[in-house]
Amino acid sequence: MKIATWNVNSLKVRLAHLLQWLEANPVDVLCLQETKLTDDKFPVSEINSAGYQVAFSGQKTYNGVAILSKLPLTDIVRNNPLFPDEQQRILAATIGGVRFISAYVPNGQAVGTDKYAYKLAWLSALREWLAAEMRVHAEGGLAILGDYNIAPEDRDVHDPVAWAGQVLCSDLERAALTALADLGLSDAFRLFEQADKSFSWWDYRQLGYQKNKGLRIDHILLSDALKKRCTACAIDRIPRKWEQPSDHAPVIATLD
DNA sequence: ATGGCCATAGTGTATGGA
Repeated sequence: MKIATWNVNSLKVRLAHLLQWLEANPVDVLCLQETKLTDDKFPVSEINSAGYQVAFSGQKTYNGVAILSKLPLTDIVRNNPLFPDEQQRILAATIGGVRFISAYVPNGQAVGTDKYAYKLAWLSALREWLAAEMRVHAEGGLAILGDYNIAPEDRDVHDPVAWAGQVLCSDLERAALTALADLGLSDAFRLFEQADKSFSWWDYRQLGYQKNKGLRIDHILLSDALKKRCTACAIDRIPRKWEQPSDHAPVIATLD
């Protein structure tokens, strides 16, 4: 089976891209972030027509997550039960015996701001919740896919000197991501040989994509049961070249 | 050249993103 994650930066604007991408990449499960739609405006019929069932949790203007699946989604949970939050950034569902979580980690804005503190608190609560979820779903496996807004290492940053200590790259954020990994979650992308300067996001400004000035901040984390089944992971840069693209590219993992 | 882009709300221009 193939599973994927994509921050679409407005599903309203990107619906045509999503449908075009699914046609070329008929993945079994796709987690979306930044849908930026209230639930009453979610394009259910268009997605159903493409052959997918869908669960979603949205809000006006900001955030919003969804999970598309060819198989039924059960036990749907919105948000982290340990972290009451008006911002819609977490959606979980069980599909074919596997627990999937679509996650949109807060951006953090800048180190030292309130938003940065919120990001760290959010990640700490995520870890607490995941520790329990992984025990419950140890056998079938758990995959948490999304926009983590953290570049794990300097090799995930186009200019590590310029980004040193900045939000998305700071030590505390990286430590929070490592703490998730320490629960027994593996970065699918790094299970395999990858090209240097592989990124999943590029700034709209300064010809960021054309100059490959990017960051790798979108990740697929797999529990051990799924890590054993994972045979490939790649970033698909193709839709970043389309007209009026999302600033993020999809990440796809293949499971036996 | 220290800012350039894009989406949203909403109709000016501010906020947020990363």
